[in-house]
Amino acid sequence: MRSQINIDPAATGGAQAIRRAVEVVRTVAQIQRSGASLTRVALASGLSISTSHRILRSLTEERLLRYDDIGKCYHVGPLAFELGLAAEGDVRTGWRDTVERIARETRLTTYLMARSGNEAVCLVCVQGSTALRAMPMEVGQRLPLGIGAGSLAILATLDDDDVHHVIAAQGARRDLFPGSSAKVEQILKRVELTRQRGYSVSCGTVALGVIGVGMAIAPHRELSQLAISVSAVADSIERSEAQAFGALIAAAIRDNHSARGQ
Amino acid sequence: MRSQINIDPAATGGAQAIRRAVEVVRTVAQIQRSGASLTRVALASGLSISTSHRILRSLTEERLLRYDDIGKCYHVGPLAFELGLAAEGDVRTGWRDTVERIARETRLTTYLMARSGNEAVCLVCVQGSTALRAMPMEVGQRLPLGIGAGSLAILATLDDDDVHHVIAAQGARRDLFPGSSAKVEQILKRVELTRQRGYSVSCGTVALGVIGVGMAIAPHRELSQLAISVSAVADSIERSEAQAFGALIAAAIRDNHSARGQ
DNA sequence: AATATATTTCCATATTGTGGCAATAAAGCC
DNA sequence: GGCTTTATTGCCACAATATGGAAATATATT
Repeated sequence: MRSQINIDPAATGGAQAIRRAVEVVRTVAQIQRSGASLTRVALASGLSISTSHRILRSLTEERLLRYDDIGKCYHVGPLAFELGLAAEGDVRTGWRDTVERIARETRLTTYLMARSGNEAVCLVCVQGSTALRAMPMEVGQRLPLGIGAGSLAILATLDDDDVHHVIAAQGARRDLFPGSSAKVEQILKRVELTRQRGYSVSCGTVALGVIGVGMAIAPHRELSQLAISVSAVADSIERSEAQAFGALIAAAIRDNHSARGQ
Repeated sequence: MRSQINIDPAATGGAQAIRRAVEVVRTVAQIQRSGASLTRVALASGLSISTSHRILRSLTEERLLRYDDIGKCYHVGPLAFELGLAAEGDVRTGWRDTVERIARETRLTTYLMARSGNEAVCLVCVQGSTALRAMPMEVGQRLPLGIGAGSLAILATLDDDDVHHVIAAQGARRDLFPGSSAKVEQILKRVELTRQRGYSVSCGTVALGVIGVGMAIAPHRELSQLAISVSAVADSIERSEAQAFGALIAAAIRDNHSARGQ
């Protein structure tokens, strides 16, 4: 019945189809910006075409996904929006001001990212004021942990065991990203660099020609694992500026903590 | 293997488990306010205890639900919030002002409701300014179509065939609501009354001692089926006031349409 | 302490989900 | 326009997965 490999067949606890369905929804949230076609979803989620199709179809009928007939691709649907309203615990309010301040001071697009399993989600996006703006992500978009500046900053806060677990569990999840920069060794090297420097740098890993600088937020009041990052057009900034951005983000995070925490 | 009835066994299209999982999430969103324990979820969704438990567990591990150890009940989880961010198409902005205006003028808690399959979702809630406030719902909460004023108003806009389909498909969905007021005949009678009057009245169907008056919004610019309703403590208002509230809501909706539509 | 109620674990069973293959449809490309 | 390529949908035999009953355990109530 099944010829493809499954990391841990017994770990689904008699709910394989449900796990897969959730995986498919997450995948769509991840790649919908660049077009979540059946084939791409199947590729990214590691499921067969048939299985992906059946799951996509049922989820669309349940309105958890929406199908764009013209573009032939799937999007996160209205039921997801509605269920989102029913979930409490919005961490964004406490950090929106800080993100806006960083966007103002750096003039760059600034993001608040949160860990979500083996992925990072974009919670807030504030545009900068430069003429050329790098907008590699959208609110709600998901990235594999390690891809992108904020996402990488969060990954680097985990201990080595967790890092390896996360990367292993991502499977084919990173294959749709630019270049070969999403290979395991590359990620591990970048994690190491991030720890040494205290801030993360990501160049062309989410979108080509875009550079990002990120920094994790040490868990303080909230339980979520968060990070803030800025994005710029790669040509437009000097390599040496990265450190300054890192320092600026760190200062803003410190201020937020001391303002609320006490 | 299965002894319980299933309305339409073939309609799942080889995705029974997924349909059930989505149903379980919706159910939790519906009853989480009054405590979504395993037993209650099983009851409302019409699934066996074992199946409910397995689905609830896997969804919790996937973070689509969250389990409250102390209260022993399930809530809509953080992944739902995150996925909600990825779904575009927020209809709320166009109606928030109108809802606020109605809340100000009536001094009552005012809701914007939207149809979602066989249910209605609360999109916006604005508190009134009375000393005793009826707050029968929360944002994101789901009700079976026909239960509650806004929900009933939407149901009454459907043609008779659809009304019967919706009610039939709700299954045990209405059983957890107060009294025997959720019986099929009762609903049909109220639908008829709503059509005659042009506005809906719901008394003690969502929460005991609470009365609601609602009116559907004729689809205009948006594709969603919407309604606006107000809620009051039943003792605090005269029976005759309902009509006035209906007229007031109708006027506000008209103003919104003419302001944006044109 | 005793009872009632709710939750979790276990397991044999067949229903359900699976994925290969083929048919069909749509989009590029000469 | 015909031809190639790519993407989507339908079909079906098979067994792995999901199912629900029942028993065991935990928790609340009297």
